[in-house]
Amino acid sequence: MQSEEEISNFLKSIETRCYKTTKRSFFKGETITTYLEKRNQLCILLTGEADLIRYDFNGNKTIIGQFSDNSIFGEALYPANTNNELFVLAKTNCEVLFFSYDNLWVKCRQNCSFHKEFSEQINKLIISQVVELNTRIELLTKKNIRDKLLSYFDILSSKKLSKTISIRFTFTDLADYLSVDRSAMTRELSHLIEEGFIEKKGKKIKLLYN
Amino acid sequence: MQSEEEISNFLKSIETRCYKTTKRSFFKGETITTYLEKRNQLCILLTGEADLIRYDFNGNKTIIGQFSDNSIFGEALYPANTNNELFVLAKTNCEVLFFSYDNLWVKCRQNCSFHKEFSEQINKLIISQVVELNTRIELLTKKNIRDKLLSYFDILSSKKLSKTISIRFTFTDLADYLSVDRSAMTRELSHLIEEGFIEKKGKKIKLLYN
DNA sequence: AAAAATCTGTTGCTATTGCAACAAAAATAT
DNA sequence: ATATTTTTGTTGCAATAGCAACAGATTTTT
Repeated sequence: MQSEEEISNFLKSIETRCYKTTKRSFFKGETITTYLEKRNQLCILLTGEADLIRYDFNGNKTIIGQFSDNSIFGEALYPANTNNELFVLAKTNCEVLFFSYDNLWVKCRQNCSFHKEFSEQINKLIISQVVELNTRIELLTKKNIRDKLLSYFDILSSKKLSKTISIRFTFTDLADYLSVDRSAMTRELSHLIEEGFIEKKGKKIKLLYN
Repeated sequence: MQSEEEISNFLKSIETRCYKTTKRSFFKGETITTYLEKRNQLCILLTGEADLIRYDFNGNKTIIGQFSDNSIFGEALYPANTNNELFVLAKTNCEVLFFSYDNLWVKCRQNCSFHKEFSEQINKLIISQVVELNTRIELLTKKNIRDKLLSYFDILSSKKLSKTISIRFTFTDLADYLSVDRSAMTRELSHLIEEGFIEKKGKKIKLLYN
């Protein structure tokens, strides 16, 4: 596979060609899209960060997905949902590429190489997305906050090949990602420190076990 | 998109061609594959049912994925994992198609139509898988067992366009899928019945609200 | 540089959930 | 048809996690 950067550059170079794609910019706080009767929509986040937010029937707000560079999202990747309102909110200024799921399978008349490359890149992004979703499910299925945290740290640690890791997002966001109460998570972090499992300085964490 | 059945028939018709694929049968209880240094492996479950099982460092067993007809799985879709042992176990007799992730992107010399169709079908399966994973995350991020159950019922109900639904798998498996303790889930089901939200007869459930 | 907003850490209280153990029912194997 | 295994329902108890509220730190905006 090519590097993240190559994919990124390719995607950024896209203008309207045989595919009908639309590139749009959003300011922090704007709604990028809602998941409501756009069953064919796919989006790629070219730059910036965005959250997928759910308001359920009780009015509770939950962040159920967090997107950054080259994340692919959109209603086409979501179950048709009745009772929840889902929308994607720009957490920072964002650039987003929109296109239709159907386009992926339609061959352009010229069968041009651009067309082929585009769909190949999309497929790679989707596979990365599957890996990302499976990662999260791994974490969400841990039984308690401690195991969720330790597993999360392990993943970062093995990616970085180092026992010292740094949390990319805020602890508030981490709690959302792991789907636990923030204060309960902070409490558990304190316990892990007390019991000598980790050291913590701001967003830097050092793993002290095996 | 074609019907599930057409995809299914196409996949079953596959023999070794320009793609190197291998079809194998497994008996109930056999290990189909382990997620350990087979970073390129992809598998499609042609028939039968299988579970993705994790043993974590404490020796706890968790079912983290459940596969049925046309599910796609394999280490290529998984984060490289250090501390957990993952393997796929046949829950019933199974037929499985194995192939390599790399093959997906390599064009065969003839650029044959079979090759194209195959990779297109795989992509569709992967997208269904994304939808499936997102569904599960939706449920896993609900804060309590009650909401998990009700949301799960809602999904089934809106798929079937009916207030009477039937649970496909056992309640034991459902508890695994929702990542909650089985007895706690049964307790919550009893409460839902008492409070008049649902009626339950075996695996048939009738939703009594709005 | 000051003001506003967001994030972090803490803690008491309480509801929820997990665990363990068991018996009855149902499904599966012999 | 009988035996064995798996699933289901129940319950008491203990551990865990959620909630609410607040103060201090940090970041962002003006």
